[in-house]
Amino acid sequence: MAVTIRDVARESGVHVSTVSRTFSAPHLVNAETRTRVLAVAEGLGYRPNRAARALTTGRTHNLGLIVADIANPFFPPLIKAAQAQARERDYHVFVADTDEDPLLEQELIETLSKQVDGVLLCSPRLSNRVIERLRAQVPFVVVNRRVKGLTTVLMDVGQGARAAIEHLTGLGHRRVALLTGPPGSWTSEEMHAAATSAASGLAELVVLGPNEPTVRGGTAAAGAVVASGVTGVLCYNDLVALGLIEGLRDLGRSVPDDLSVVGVDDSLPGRLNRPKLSTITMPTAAAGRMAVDLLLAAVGQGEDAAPTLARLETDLVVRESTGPVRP
Amino acid sequence: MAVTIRDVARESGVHVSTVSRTFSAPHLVNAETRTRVLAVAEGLGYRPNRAARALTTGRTHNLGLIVADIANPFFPPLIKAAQAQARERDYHVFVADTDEDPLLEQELIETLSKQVDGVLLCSPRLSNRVIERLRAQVPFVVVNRRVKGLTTVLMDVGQGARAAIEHLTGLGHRRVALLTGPPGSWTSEEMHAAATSAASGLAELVVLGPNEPTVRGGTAAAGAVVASGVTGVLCYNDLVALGLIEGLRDLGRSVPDDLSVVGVDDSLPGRLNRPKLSTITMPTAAAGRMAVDLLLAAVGQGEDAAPTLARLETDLVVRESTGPVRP
DNA sequence: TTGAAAGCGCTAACAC
DNA sequence: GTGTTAGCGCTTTCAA
Repeated sequence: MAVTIRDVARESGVHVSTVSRTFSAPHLVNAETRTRVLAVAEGLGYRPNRAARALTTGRTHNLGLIVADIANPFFPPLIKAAQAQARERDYHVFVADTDEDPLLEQELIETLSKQVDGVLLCSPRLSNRVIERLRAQVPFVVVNRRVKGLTTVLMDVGQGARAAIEHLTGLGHRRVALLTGPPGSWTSEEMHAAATSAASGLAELVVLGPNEPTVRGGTAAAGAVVASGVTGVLCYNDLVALGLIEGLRDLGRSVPDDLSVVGVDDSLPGRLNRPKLSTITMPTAAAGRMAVDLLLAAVGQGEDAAPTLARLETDLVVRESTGPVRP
Repeated sequence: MAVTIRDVARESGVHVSTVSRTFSAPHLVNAETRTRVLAVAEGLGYRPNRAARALTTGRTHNLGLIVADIANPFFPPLIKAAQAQARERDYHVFVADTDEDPLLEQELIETLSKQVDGVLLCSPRLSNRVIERLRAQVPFVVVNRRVKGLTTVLMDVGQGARAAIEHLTGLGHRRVALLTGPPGSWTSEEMHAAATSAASGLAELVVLGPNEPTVRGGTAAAGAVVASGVTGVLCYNDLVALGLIEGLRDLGRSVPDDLSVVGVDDSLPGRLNRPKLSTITMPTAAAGRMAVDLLLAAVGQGEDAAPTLARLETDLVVRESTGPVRP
């Protein structure tokens, strides 16, 4: 068996409660005793059992992080940042992938809820109704989704989408397509609304979707894009954009000569691609850090904390996949 | 406070132990009682507290997964697979990123050890000596590193490296470089050994490194590669290869016309790159699943389980970044 | 400043 | 088949 508080107590000739205090309320214990206890603990290799501690304190010092797809390059930087920030605050994080499945997402939240102080829901696929019911079990912070009454971190794609449409119309494009994402995606809806209003009067907007948020989804959409006769395309994310460019190439269309393509995420594959992908930057790392801090703040204050809404800016990065419309 | 076993017991008119059995040993309880208890539990929204259960059973049903860098595209597929496999076995997983820092890695293992039944160490940066000491605290399975007496999952990169060198020499390359990875990387050493033996007699092998395992590391190495006068390069991973190709382009060298470049990982950026990257496939998802299964097997058997060594095959995928040497 | 005792949610002998 | 009891490792009153 591992070394417990009791071993330390016996070895250092004090009561267990004194050992406990040495770790959780050091100022309440005599300096001499404290150093002795600490020395013994060190010698024995004692490490407090956080799960046992959680049983009495009600604080697990764990967080849950639920994402739709770990392998989607959008998430790893967010996971990395969240996890680093959590560790900074002395928290560990469970990471779970829902495979884009709402039922699994719910099951995960429920089994995790007792083991964590809060859950970070990233681009959830669950309905708002279910989320609102579940929040009674465990505090949430939601990333990339607007849920009434819940603390939320939003990356304002609308901003970037508007800039993208303006960029395209500025280059002379008069017929532009929007490749939407999965149904229920807040990001997709935001892009739709922003693109519609930005295009209004300047260009015709053709909405194509829903599309699988993957390279394959983009490749699959190439035919429809060509058929629609647009010269510019704003895609749900970089993967879709990259897939589309590939699909267009197979159809004999070149980017940016024949069509201009814009993605969303500023992911590594997009930066490395030829042509380098023009894209909308998403502050994923900042969102991860902020989500953790908001979640921890909510945990600290208990349920009656006022929900916060953090809006992070996004922006258009023009690279090589967009150019002037051909005469 | 959340609903506990006691609430369910009171509500259904049985003792807590009966409720406990209903969940952990259903066959020991009368069918009628069981259904009643289950119904009450359902109605109350009762969920067993796994942490509390762990206190008595000694099984947390949690696993730790420690990687050097979540954002490195090599890891997400492994994390995703491991996590999915764990869930299949009713386990949750803590994911932690060490930022390539051995000290942090050790600290993470130690703080996590009490909360998990085992730890998956992926491409650890810790010295074997430290790992061997730590294993007393918690069962390990190591991925991509050979540690004596520890269960290990290896992706046999030597195999792929040999194939890569043969491929290059077959194309007429007589001077080939190996861009090594971080010091202490087992993968890097394996590649070195395999490349050396495969090149022997057929080509001269120039070893350049260590290199940062990132795009930047590859770009930074471009000058040295050109200076070395090689015509073919095997890189530590895809990111380095991609960075190198970019760096070479800046130096006026084109791939595969002037130089052939091979990566390792078969990552998404490599597949999307132009030229498509020739690379060594790493069965990361399979490794993740297998590591979880081996770890759980070890956990089940206790400390006296014989260490296993799983070797997964790797292979060369020839795409567009390699070609015949120029006359 | 320290000790004693109760209890967090649950399981596991053991008894009935 | 079910209840009783003790206890997992730790914190937290309450006394001393």
